[in-house]
Amino acid sequence: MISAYSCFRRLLRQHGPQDWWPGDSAFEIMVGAILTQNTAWANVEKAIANLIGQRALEPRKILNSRAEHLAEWLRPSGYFNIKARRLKNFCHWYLDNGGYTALARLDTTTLRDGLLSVNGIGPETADDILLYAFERPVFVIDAYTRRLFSRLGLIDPDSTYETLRLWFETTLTRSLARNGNAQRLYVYNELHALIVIHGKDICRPRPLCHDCCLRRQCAWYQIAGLSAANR
DNA sequence: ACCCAGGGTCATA
DNA sequence: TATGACCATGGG
Repeated sequence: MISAYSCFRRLLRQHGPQDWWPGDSAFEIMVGAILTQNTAWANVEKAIANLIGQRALEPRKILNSRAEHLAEWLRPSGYFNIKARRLKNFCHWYLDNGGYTALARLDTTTLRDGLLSVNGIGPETADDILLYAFERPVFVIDAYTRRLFSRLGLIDPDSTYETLRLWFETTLTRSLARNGNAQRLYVYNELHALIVIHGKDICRPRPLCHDCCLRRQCAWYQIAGLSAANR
């Protein structure tokens, strides 16, 4: 049985570091994490470009902008009315808690609970923000991760988010020679990026490829760099 | 025309 | 706790 960490090494060897998350600032990363909920990234880029064009990619500007205007700028990313509200909720919390510098001083658990207290930020969005904007060693569980690793026979796809997150964090950490913050951060960062970027075309949600990974025929094996020789 | 995308909330049982 | 409805644009 292949391990999660060997999947990581093979993906990394084949594709190289992904240098995630796309964005020029921590705040842009956080905004992107909210806008990309159940949405293709290409659409998010258009919405972010609109925000930049409106010079509104700042928490105060977002809070001060009218809901109808904000929603209009977010239109390309879908769910624009809901996301306008979610962005405002987030910015409200963000400024109320002193902005990035103050938040960065909090321990990871406290910061995570704070993010989860915002209506519109669930576990995956919170962990995206923790990992890529605050550089905390938290592993992100998304739909690709569930699909791919369950088809590799490593996890039960019906497990709760927390169960999977803790399982990945534990098993990946155990595979590291040195359990340093930097190592975990690097592995969590790159593995999630590799899964999202290269997990797209390999196992469709349904109905194709229903356990084809287990039969060693899925493109996941090719993408992961698994040849017949190293199975 | 259909499927799906870097989810989350809320009402209901 | 566990489903289902709902949110909505855009590319394949």
